[in-house]
Parts: sequence; structure tokens; C-alpha cells
Amino acid sequence: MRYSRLFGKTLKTISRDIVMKSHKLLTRAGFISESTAGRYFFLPLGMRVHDKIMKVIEEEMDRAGAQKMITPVLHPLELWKETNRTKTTGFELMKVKDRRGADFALGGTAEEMFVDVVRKNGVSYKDLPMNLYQFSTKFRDELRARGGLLRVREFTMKDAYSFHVDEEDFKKEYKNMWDTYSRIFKRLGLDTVVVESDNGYIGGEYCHEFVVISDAGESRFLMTEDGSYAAHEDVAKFKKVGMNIDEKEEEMVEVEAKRGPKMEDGVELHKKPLWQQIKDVLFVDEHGRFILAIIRGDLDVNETKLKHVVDVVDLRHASDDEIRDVVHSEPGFISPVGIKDLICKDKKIVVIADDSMRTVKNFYGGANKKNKDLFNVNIDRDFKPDLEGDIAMAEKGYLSPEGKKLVDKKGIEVGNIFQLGLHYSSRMKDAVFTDKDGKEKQFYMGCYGIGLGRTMATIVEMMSDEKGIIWPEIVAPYKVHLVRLGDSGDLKTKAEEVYEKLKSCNVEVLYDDREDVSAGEKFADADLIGVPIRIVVSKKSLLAGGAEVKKRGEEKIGIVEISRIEKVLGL
RNA sequence: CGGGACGUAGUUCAGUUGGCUAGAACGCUCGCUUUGGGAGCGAGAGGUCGCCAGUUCGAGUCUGGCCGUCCCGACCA
Repeated sequence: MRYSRLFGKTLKTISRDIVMKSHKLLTRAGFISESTAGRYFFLPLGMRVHDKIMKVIEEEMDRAGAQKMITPVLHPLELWKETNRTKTTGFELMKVKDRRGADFALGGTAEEMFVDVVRKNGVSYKDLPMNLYQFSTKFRDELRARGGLLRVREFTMKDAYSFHVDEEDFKKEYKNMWDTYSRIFKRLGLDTVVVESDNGYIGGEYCHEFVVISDAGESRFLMTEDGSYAAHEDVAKFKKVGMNIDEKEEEMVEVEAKRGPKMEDGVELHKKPLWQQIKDVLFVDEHGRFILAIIRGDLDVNETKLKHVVDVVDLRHASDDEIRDVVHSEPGFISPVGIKDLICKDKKIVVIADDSMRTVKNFYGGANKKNKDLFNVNIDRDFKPDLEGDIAMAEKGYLSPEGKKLVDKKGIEVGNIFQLGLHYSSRMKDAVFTDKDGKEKQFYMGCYGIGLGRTMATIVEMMSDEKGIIWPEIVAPYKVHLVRLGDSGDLKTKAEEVYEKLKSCNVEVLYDDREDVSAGEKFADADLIGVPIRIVVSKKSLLAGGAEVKKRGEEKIGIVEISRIEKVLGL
């Protein structure tokens, strides 16, 4: 490709609004251009990189035995209703109508579509397992797009869906995809950490994210230094050590407590440790029930875990008015003790205790009345929670389940693998296969996704210097960036010779044939675009015996005879 | 959805208490010079000042509404 003909030249100035490194470099170097917030044009250079990432993924998916196909982008809304996902993902699902008024969802993920195509085509146990995948544009009406390609509203995703006769068979494929993803990201030059995560609106019981550690990412997770445990903050487990469990249970008493509503106010007034105080957080779920979460004072409630324990999809904080007028308690003085007798008769309240409530004796905390506190509150004796479980937020410094210290990390989630189990097949009619005994049985499923644009941006986040991008060879838009310095006839002839020679050897080459452009500008552009090998043909190089060859990111420059140019590239 | 910032040439920006024909730099086009780290001189093209309404003799500038963009947040007793 002649640079003079390329659409999407480098830019000297870009918008002040662009902050993220990958966004800046990809824009300046002419790989992408913004359409509207969160939607991007991939210019010819960007498209080449995108295609190469796709190729690596496709090779590995095929090697893993998956089959490529494609579904329509417009999904009949009926399908999403079947699994009730119009509600759980309503905030980001985009919808359109056709001329007859039929409703469609613009696909943001395609579980229903794949289940639909499989059930329509009737399979038996002999056809299973199978893993079907596609590359397609996904639409997500994100509340806020950010960071260039890192969080967008429209992007290409590789999404795969596997179908199995049972859990045991699924687990083999989960491992297979885990290994495949590890290979894909390794080939793309990315170091990934596999992090336990929450399934969210996708459904299912567990999943793992492939995360590249970077401050540019939005994914927060905790891990041990040795990497033996890594989990997203939404699901991270930790050891809750006993504090004063040998203490004798004292008699519960009510005391005066003229204090403010915050946890620290209680600590200061009573001169007791924070961990001995009960933290009460009151939520309202999608059914209008009140959910009282109680936890040891030094810990925080993790809403994701709480949603799982209570089995709800939506939680919001109760307002001060609701606390007073409906629950008949007092903001800052809520207590599980006797709260069920206080609340309005027609309202329900569910009390959920974190298991840390069993690591402390003789708690203190509010008394459901303004300026009154209770001392020596003990679980089972003074109140009985409806549910007990782990609803605590892990923090750095805590101990992992095996007892190792946790550190917190930020990273970019480039891919994930999900166990779906019977989540979809149990909600969708006829999502079944015929088993050996001739009876119908629901599929056991998994799904697996990789965002291509985000992966591309992540590569740039990780691989660049002050001059520009340094593409790994496997995804570089071209292998060689040929630069001609000077416009004399002789130089042109020599440069053309190199260009033609490389092309005839099937080397992808970008030839900077621009006239009247200074050497400095050509070098600067080459460094910015980040092609792995730079070859310079100039008066100086010809005097030295041929063309200069230099690798991007290295200082060493070699001189190679033009007649032998392709041999040096290891072809 | 809440808070903040902003919207003027292709891009980055300036534009005074409202005032005359709206500016600069970069980029682009043409000419000459230059050619190893973002060159020089000269000439030129390029604008519905986000949109709509209002105030005014007069609006890029003031007021209201709308649209769009960016950043932070949407997490606690």
C-alpha cells in the first residue's frame, strides 16, 4: 500500500476530550475515527488490525472444534421475553420496529438466538456436544461510553455458545475454552489473569473473566500475590476471622445514645471498636419488599452478593422517609432486634445476616429509636435472621480463602467464559435434545465472548512508547514500513524495486512514497503507526550499500543489499 | 439518571462592557526553495459561530428551550 493513497493519515492535533492512551494513539495514527459517542469508524489501518485479531481468534476457535456461523443482528423481541431478559437488561437493550410494527432487539448478546436455532433444528445426544460461534456487531446502549474503544455502544464481538448433554460434558468444554482463550491472548501478546466473576444479566452460576492488568481498565478485582486466587470484587471471598468469640454473652441493655447517624459516631460515643458495631443497610427490592442487610461494622455490604443470597435482580436503598414512616425505625439507629414487629402490617421485611455476625459477641448498635442504642446484641438469642450467607465486600489486605493476603488490581476485561447451565434451556420452550432413552432433556450450556475493539485498544495500552504504537507482529497492519527519503529519480527506482520485491514475496508493506515530505515527518509517522519493521531507502543508505532495516522499539540499524532484502526478513 | 465543563474553519483554539467585513496556528491547494527526526517563503480555498425562539437599533457575545460532546458519580446507616 502506498501511503500517499491511504485513507486515514496521521493527525498532528486531536481533541482535548481524548484522554485514554490507546484512544489518543489510535486516533492520531489514523486507525479509528469517532462517529458519535461510543461508535467508531475503523479506518483502513484499523480495519487491518481488527481483521488480524479476528483471524487469530477464528484459528483458535476452529482448532478447539467450534463452528463459525452467523445469526441476524435483529432478534425477535419475543425471544428476549421468553427468558425475561427484556427486564434484567432493559437499561441497555436497544429496540427497533419494522414496518409492520414487529418488535426487535438489536442484539447485545445472542444466547436466545442460538438456543432458538438449535431447537428449531432438532438435535439428539449424538449431535452433542457442539460449540457454535459468530463474529457480529453487538449493540449496547451503555449509560456512558468511555475511553475510546474500551467501552463503546457498538462493537464486534466473538460470541460462542456450547450445548451439552450434562454438566460433566460441559466442564470439559469450559476447560477447552479456558485453554483456547489463554492461547488467543498469548498469541496477541497480552498477559491475562483469569478472574472469577459474576454472571450478571447473562445468567448462570459462575464465570471467569480474562483480564489484562492495567489502570486503564474498569474491572476491579482482588488476587493473591502468587496468583493462586483471583476474583472480581463483586464475588471475591475472604476469611472472616473471629474477633471476641470466646467472650460470654452479656445481658442485652438499652442505653441513651445522643449521636449522629454514622458508624463513626457510635464508635466515638461508646468508645468501642468499629467491628463490634452492627452495620444495618436497608434496601428495597423489585417486589417492594424491604431487605435489611446486617454485617459486622468494619465490613461493607456487597450488593451483588446480596442479590444472589436474596435471589433478586434489583435493589435500591430505602429512603429516610421509608425508614421512619413505613419501617417505623430511625435512620442511623436501625436494628434487627424487634424490627419485624415495628414495620407496617402490609409490608414485608427480610433480614439477611452476613456470616461475620458469628465472629463477634455482644454487638452494639441502634435500637430502632432516635438516640437509643442497644448493647450486647447476639445473633440467635436476640434476633433470628431469615437468611444467612456471605454478603461482604472483600478489600485489599484481607485474607483469601486459603489464608493468603489479597491485593487489589484494576484491569481490562478482554474476554469471558460463562457457565449457563440450564438457565436458558429451562426458560425457553422446547430447548431440548433427544437423549439415549428417547426422552427429551434440556441442554446444559455455556457461552464465551471476546470484544475485538477492546482487545485492540488493550494491545495499544500495553504496547507503546512516547513516539507511538508498537504492534506485535501478529496484529500489525503491515509487516514492513518502507520509507523513501528524497524524491530523485534514482531513489524512486530503488525504492520501487524494494516495494515490488517485498510485494512479490507476499510481505505486507506500507510504502511512504510521499513527495515533499521531510525525513523527520516520515520517521515520526512511521513510529506513530508502529509497524514492526522499518526499511529506509535514501541517498545515505545507498551509499552505505543498500537499505536500512530497523525494528520498531529497537535502536539497532542494519544495512542490507537491496537484492537480498527479502532474505533478511526471514522469508 | 445526578453533578461539572463545553459546543466558533477539516483539527486545536482566541474572540474585551453586545458594535462595523469573525481571527490565529496546524492541516489542505498552488508556486519556488529544502530533503536523515514533525522544514522555509509567498499565494489561495475553507464559517448557517450546534439548533430553535426571545431581548435589542444591533447577538458568536445576553435570556430560555432543545440537541450533542467530554469528565466524575450513580456504593451504604
